[in-house]
Amino acid sequence: MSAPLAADWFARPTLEVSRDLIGCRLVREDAGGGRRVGRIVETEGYLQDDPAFHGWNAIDHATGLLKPTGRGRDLFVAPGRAYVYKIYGRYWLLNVVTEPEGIGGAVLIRAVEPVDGIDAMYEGRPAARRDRDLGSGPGKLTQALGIGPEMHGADLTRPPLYFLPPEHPTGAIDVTTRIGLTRGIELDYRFFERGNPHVSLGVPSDVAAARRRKRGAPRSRRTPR
DNA sequence: ACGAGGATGCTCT
DNA sequence: GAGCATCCTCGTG
Repeated sequence: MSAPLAADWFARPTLEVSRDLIGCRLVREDAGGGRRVGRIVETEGYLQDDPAFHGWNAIDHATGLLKPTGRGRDLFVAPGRAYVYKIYGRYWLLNVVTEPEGIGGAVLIRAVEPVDGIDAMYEGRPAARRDRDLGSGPGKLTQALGIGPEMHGADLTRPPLYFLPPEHPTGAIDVTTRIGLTRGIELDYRFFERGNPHVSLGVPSDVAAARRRKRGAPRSRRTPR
């Protein structure tokens, strides 16, 4: 049996970690001895020099120094910690912090393939009708694995939440722009296992923007930079 | 199958 | 007050 991925493993360039996490397993241990395991099939990298990065606003870009307040500071902590973020007032998203302490970076876990503890995953996700509804999106997998705000800041190199290296060979990995963004939409920072049915159904942001323009729908007034 | 629109509440301006 | 690293439901084909 393998050991959990250690802090050194996460203290690498964010895009390397993002790619290498594909095929790894995310393990959630419950107090009652239960175990839920998802095989990671989709990730996105968020870098310090990246307008979509939540830590972007934590940096004073005139001086390069970290501001004393704000949620984004939690993306500059030691590698292997959790950054858990609430989106649209409803869903929790799991990131693992990357790069050496003091440098910003994180990987968003966007989709997992259910491997073990599937019954418990359904309990967390009443809306799921079939297995592919359990982990095929960043807000879905946190429900399925019981990940919420109490995990923010947790050390993800040990129980109750940690990563294990791949158990089987990983398929081909494709790279695209990220999903659901209005800034940094041109950056190819999304990784997923080709052909895996548990990859999320989201549309890469540059494709979505092109569709909106074609339809003549109102464009975002925000200037990407 | 696919697309449109609503839910919903916190963070930052 | 705007914007958001999303998901679900309900139309239509």
